[in-house]
Amino acid sequence: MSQYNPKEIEKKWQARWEEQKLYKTPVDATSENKMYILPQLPYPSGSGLHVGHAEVYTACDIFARYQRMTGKKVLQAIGWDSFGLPAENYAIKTNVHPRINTDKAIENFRSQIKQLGISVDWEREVGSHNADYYKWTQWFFLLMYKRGLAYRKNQAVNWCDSCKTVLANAQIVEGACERCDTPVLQKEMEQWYLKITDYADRLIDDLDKVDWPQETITRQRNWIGRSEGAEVQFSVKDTEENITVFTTRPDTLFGATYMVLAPEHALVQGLQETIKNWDEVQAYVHATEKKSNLDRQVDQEKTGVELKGVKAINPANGEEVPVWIADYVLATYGTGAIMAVPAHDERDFAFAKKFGLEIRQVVAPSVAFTGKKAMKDGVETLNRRCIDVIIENSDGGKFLLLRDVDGVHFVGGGVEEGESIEEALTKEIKEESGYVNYVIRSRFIEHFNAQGYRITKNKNQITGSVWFHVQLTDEERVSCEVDEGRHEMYWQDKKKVATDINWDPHALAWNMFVEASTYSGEGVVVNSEFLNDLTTQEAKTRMFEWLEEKNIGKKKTQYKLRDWSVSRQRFWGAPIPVISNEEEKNKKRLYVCLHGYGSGKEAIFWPWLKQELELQGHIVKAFDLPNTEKPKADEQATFALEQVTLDENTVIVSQSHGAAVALRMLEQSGKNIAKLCFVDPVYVPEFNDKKRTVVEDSTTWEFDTEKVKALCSEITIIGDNAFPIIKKEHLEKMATDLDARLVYAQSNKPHFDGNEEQVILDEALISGLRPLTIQDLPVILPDDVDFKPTGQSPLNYSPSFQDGVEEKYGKGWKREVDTLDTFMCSSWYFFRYLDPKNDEAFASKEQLKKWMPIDFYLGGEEHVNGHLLYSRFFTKVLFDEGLIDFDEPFKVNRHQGLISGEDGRKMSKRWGNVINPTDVVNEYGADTVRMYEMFMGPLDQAKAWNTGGVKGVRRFLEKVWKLQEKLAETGTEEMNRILHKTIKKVTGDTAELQFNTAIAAMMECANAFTKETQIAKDDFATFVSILAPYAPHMAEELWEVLGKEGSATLAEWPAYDESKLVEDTLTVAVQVNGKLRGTITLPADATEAQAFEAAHAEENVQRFIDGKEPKKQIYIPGRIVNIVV
RNA sequence: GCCGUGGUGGUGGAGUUGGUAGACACGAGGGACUUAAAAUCCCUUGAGGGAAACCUCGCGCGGGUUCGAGUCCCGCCCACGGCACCA
Repeated sequence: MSQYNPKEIEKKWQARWEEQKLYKTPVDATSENKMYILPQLPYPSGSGLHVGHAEVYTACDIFARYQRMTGKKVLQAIGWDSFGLPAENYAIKTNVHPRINTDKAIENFRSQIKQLGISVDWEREVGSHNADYYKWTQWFFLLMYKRGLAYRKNQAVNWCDSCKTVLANAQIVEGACERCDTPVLQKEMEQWYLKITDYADRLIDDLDKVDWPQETITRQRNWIGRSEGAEVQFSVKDTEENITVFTTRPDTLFGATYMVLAPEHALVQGLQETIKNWDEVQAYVHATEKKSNLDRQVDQEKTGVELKGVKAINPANGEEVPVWIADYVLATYGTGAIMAVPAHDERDFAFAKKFGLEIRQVVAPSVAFTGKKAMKDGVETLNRRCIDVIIENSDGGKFLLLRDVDGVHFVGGGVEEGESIEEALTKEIKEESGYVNYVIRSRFIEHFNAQGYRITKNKNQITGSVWFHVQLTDEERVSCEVDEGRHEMYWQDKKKVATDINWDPHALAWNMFVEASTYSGEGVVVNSEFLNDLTTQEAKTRMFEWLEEKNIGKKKTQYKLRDWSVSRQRFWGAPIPVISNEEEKNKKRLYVCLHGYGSGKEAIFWPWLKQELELQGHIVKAFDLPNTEKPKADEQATFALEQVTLDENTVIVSQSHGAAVALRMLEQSGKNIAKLCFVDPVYVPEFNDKKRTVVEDSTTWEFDTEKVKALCSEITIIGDNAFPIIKKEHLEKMATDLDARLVYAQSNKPHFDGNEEQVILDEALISGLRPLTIQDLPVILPDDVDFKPTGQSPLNYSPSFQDGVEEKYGKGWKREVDTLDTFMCSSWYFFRYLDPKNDEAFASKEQLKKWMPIDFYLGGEEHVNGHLLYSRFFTKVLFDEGLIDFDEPFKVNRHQGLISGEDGRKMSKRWGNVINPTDVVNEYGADTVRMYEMFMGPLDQAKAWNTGGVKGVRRFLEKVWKLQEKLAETGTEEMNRILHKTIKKVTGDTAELQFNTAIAAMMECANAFTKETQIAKDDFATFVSILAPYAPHMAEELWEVLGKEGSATLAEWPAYDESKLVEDTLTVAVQVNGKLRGTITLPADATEAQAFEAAHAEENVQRFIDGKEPKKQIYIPGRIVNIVV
């Protein structure tokens, strides 16, 4: 036997694996036997692989190798997130093209990963900076555009002045740029966005479908931040203006005593004439603009200015309320305005207190006997600084303490099923104190009822403690002592307190009232006219009805999630595949308006749209179509063509059945037009509505879509995603037939029957933007670029980038010069692994069907609200487009824990504590590094590097290596038993990703082997098999030594024999009164009686039984005997 | 502030549906081999007491349930992570 020489054997086996393409993805994989294992996409940084990378790849690799051995067909691949800022910044510094350094870094990463013995299918390697990859990143952008999910918008964005680029919300850490720590500024810019907010609900709801760490799910939910409430309109006195607010507490509308607008709110400028203190207001607005996001977050002191002369009307009670502006109201959330209910919202309360505004209580906390949660919310919140109370008892002057400050004593209140509160309370008090006092108790309840507090109960399922509070100041705080059933209170200085000190019902009532003003929990509504006496929940429902009746509000769901800004003014990314033309955008057009069934040119949004378009200088032709109650599309089209002459400058806007008319107009006229905009079109006459027969009759419902497409290249369909009568699938079909952009929007009134439907105006206008087609892809990132950041995209300065664009697309057309956020590249890479060379699609349907969804994804927790969310979004869009048949990409997702340096600090050059895995591999071998990283602790836990630990693992491997010397034909029975125990443990732990304990079990087994004089070859081979996923190189070498065929890493995973695990004798612990007093050895099949007999025979046990008669004896087979005397 | 996670020897960490707390490893101490060191091997290693058998105390703190609690329940403390004026 030679020395264990990892360097040599690792090299040998890695070369052999590569040569034999051992880990190439099996072609006979099916959706039943496949196993798609995905380590997160690395950013190939110049500093090379670090231990965190090694952790991810090793963990995935062990799992992948284990799965292969159990017969799964494994796909494991790797790729590079190779676009991005660090490479570009480095390029700027060194003046070397980022591609050169990126390729170098990848080269380095690849060899480091290979050195670790990671079993990936290298034929599937992808890099997001390669044109054959980013072609499809661009295609995804076009898909988003086509589905109305990519749009340009001018708005305040997060700007990093050091990186000279826009950042997504997820790229901001504590108000600063995640890359360079520069404070993030707000800057008004036109940017591309992806409408991820359209998917907010599904992104939340579908989290139920996945096996992810619970905290990850929660974090993503919170990030999306769905809250359900209402939009309520307040009118502004003496003006036509309204202020719409969003609130989750419509039940507190009667308590809205003032309003607050965000300083940026448009109405502030709109009310300039009315505002009497304009200078002061303007000064505040400017001061807010200057404040960075960070300041706004850190400085929680409330500031604001009243809009003097402006009063709003609270629609609930008709009262005039003042209107303020304050920066605690965010322009970007909800409507940028709030109704302030200081009595029941902490922020409003703080503001009202500071500026002396009225606080009106409209919710009385229920004193509810409904468990600790309700108690906590309801009562404890009221009295943060209080001690707990005290009910007087009937003897006069004595107290029953329910709980005191020091937790010395408390009475729990519990009501059994079928028991009344009275009975329960009686029982509790009796049990706890011996005192029963009906008088006091009923007085207590009466008292609270009189104060408007309601004692409620919940279907007799009442549990939890009952506490009542008296408010004291800090100085008055007392400590309480319980003395032999007599309850007395002392001040802190131990002076006895007069027994009746705080038990003044009026004092209690007063305290409760004052504190109730910040109460934000559930309760009973008071001071609110028609809502009085309803519970918070009931009042919400009632208020929704009321708002709808009065037409001043409606239910509304709000999200914290914002649309995803994807354009970057940087070089090293995928160019946005869009061309634009300013001239086209600004041209004056002829708009032809086509109304739907039973409608007319004066109905719904038409007059408003006409006015808005004319304001912008366009000509609008709107007319009533004939026979509108029994419309025939052909007839109406003929009529329409008599009213207008179509030309290349025409835009047709239609609603509902007007779509059919518009299509017929094109068919009949054969004229080219500029744009078609269909609003909730009727394209297929199948829907459940009374109009059905009418519409069915109206036309043949067959359209020459090819002709239409040829005549009009810009077609937009606007669908109402909440209107059930026009089916989504039909809109999708129409979009496919016409190659149209399909935009889903929330209309003001179903079917866009509202007045001001902004989305229609937006979509009807010619944007001057044109997405490229797939044939035009990829838009190649040019090389002739000066990448110095200027705040303008470097592509602006490329001499070649715009070459041939006008020739190809016409005069005035220019490429977009921004590039895509690299998160777009990494949002779909796991699809590309399936079919990396495909030039027809991002991946073939067949491969997608076979491999997706991903069975195991391991990646960093820091990506929860970025990459993980974006990838889910991409997947859902693909699903909606009908390209895939699943809508969650990552079935199982886990996170690796951070590895810190030996000193416990984060690994960093600054601390000089960086461990380079390659150095460790060179010194100890890859198998040692792999096993040590897994042995450190649970995969998902943070842990610190420890060189001693590395040595320990190396010792273990040496020990295993030396076992070769003891190989023989047979070994001991006992050894075989230990082996099977180990197989069982390692199998379970590996499958559950508990690699640390699996390794510990193998160590135990190896230690046992070491003590033997000879080891059965078969036993050792089995041991090598279970070691193979962890230390594949050594396993291969030993496999060879054993004379085994094939690769150890593809051998069959050993099964354990349950019957071999059974020991002949059991060691059972014996307790006397719950304390361990000895152990006994019993035959495996010992009866209870035998166990007791053996236990009693034990000398030390006898000592503690001390001749007494056992009251009770318990035997848990194989575990424990407990004798109670 | 809100949400989440966790708290076990000198250290990293094990602990099954509640059933012998501290597996495995590091470190430390002692010993063997060696001229010596490294490496390797053996023994000890939660604290306190005891010559020993054993005993007492021990899983952040205080209570509770149970024959029995690191594990379940109630109340608190601390640490870390996330979000942060989201109406």
